[in-house]
Amino acid sequence: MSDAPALADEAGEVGRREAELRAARRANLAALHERGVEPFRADRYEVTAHAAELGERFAALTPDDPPHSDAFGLAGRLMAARKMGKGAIWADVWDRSGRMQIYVRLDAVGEDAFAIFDTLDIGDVVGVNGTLFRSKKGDLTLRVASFAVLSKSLVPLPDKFHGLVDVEKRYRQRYVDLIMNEDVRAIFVARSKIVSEMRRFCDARGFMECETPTMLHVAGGAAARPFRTHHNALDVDLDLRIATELNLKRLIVGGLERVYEIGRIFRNEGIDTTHNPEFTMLELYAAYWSVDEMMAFNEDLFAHLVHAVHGRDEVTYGERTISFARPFKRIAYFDAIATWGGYDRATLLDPAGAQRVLAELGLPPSQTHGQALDKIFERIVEPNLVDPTFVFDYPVVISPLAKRKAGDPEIVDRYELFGANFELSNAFTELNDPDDQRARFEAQIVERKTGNDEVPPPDWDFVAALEYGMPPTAGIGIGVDRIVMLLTNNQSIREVILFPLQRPQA
RNA sequence: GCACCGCUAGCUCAAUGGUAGAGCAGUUGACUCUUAAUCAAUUGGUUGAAGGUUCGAGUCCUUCGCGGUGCACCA
Repeated sequence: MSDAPALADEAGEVGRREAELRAARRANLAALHERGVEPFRADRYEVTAHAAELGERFAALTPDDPPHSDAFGLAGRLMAARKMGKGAIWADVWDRSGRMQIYVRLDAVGEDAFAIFDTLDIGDVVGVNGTLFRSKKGDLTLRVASFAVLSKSLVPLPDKFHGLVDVEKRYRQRYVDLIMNEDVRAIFVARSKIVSEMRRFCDARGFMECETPTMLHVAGGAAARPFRTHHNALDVDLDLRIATELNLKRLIVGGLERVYEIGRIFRNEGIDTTHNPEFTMLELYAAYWSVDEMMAFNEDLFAHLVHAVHGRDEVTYGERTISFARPFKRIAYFDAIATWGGYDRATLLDPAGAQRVLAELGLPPSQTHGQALDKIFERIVEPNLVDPTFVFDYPVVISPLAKRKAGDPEIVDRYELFGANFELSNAFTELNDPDDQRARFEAQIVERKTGNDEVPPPDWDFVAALEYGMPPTAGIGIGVDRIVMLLTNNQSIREVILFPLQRPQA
C-alpha cells in the first residue's frame, strides 16, 4: 500500500477505481518482494514446448493415464486462475500458440511456492515446468513442479469473457487487443504467413527482392498526393513514395531482370474501410514477360496464397464463398461493360459519350475522360465480380504507364484481377518507349496545371533511364493489405494493420 | 467534406426527464479435478468536454472532441 500515493502521478489521470486496481497489483508486487521474488529481475526461462504442439502430441492421453514422465517448460501470460481452497489452483497460461491449463498443488510445489503463486494476478507472465496429464473433464493439463514469475502486470486487464471490444481502444492499445483477443492474433499470424509465402513464391521463380527508397525528390508511379518531409543536413524537401514502380523499372533497365519489392507506400489521402494512409504493396517486374505470362504467374500466386492460408481453394468472405480454383474467369474490359451495362466501346472511348453514360447512370460529371471510365466501370462491372476474374484489354486513357496493344493503339496490354467486388491486382506490359513516356509526362504536366494535384510531377530521370533501353517487361502491383482482408475475412483494412493511424487522443 | 450511430465503474453492458445498476475483474472468507469454476460478503461513478432548457438531465437542445459506418474524394 505504500506504493499507492505515487500511482496517480505515474499513470497520469486515471479514475479512482483504476487507481485502486493498480494499487492492489502494486501491493501484490510488494508481497512478492517480501517473499524474495523479483519479477522484473527475471532474464530468461527455459521454454521447451508450446501449448498447441503439446495439445497435438498428447491428443491420445486419457484421464485414466498417469502423468506422462517427460517434463516440459512453458512460458506465457496468466489469463485465468481458478482457486480451489488452500491446496490447489487451476490456471490458464497463454503462449503464442494458445492456451495451456496448469494445475498447481500445495503438496507438489510446497508451502512457500504455493503462497507465491496465490498472490499472482491475471496478466502476470510466468514460466511453468511440469508433467502432463488429462483432467477428468478432458483438458490437457500441466501439473506444475516448479514455476517462475517472469514479469508483473501492474494494470487491470479487460473482462476475461468479453475481452476488449471498444474499437478505438483496440487500435490505440493494440497490445491489449492482442493479449485479449485470440482471433486478432490469428489475423496477424495469417498476415505474416501471407507475406512470407509471397516472398517465397517470388524467390522460387528467380525474382530478387529489392529495397528502393521511401524518400524521394519526386514521388511518381501513381496518381496520389504524397506526404512531404524534410532532410535537415541537405536542406531539401522530400516526398514519401506513392509507388515503387519507377525505381523497380530502373532496376530492370539495369539488367536485374526479375525484381520485386514488398514495400510500404504512403498516400496523403482519406481513410476508409479500404484505405489507410500507409499500406503495403507487392510490386514485381519481369523482363521478357508479356502480360499473359504475368497473368499466369498471378493466378498461380493467388491460388498458392489461398491454399497456404486455408488449405483449400475456397475463401469465405462476408456472406460469400469464393473459389480460387484455377483457371480464374477472364473477360475483356469493354465486353464487361457491354455485358452488364449495354454500352459499347465506341461510346465509351468518346469523351463526350462517356460523360453521357455517366449522366444516364445518375453519376456526377467527371473532370477527365479517364475518371469517367473508372466511375462507369466501378458502377457497372465491379458489383458483378465476385469470383476471381481477370479483366483485360484496358483503354490507354486510364493506363499512362502501360504499353499499347499491337494493332490497337487505343488499348493497352493490361489486366486487373478482381475478387469479392474489389481490385486485387493490376498488371501490364510496361511502356518502354522513352519518347512515348516523355509525351505522356508532358500531357500530365498540362493536367497538373489545370489543378489536378494528384498527378505527379514528371520524373525525367526515369525517361533518361528508358533511353538506355528497357527490355520488354511485364509488371504487377498487388495490395497486400487487401489480400489479407480477403483471406482473413475482414471488411476493414484497419483490422489487418497492426497500428492503424488514429487522431491523437483527446 | 456531408450524414447517421456511439462514448455510463478497469472491461462488457443496463437505466418511460424523477435516488446511476448488473456481470466480470478487485478485496475478504469457504472449497485439493476446476475451466466464463462455484458459494458468501464487499469496495468501486466528475455518465467524453463545455454550455443551455427544466423544480429536476446519463436521458432533451447547442457547440466541441474521439471513434465507427455510409456517401463524396481516392486505388
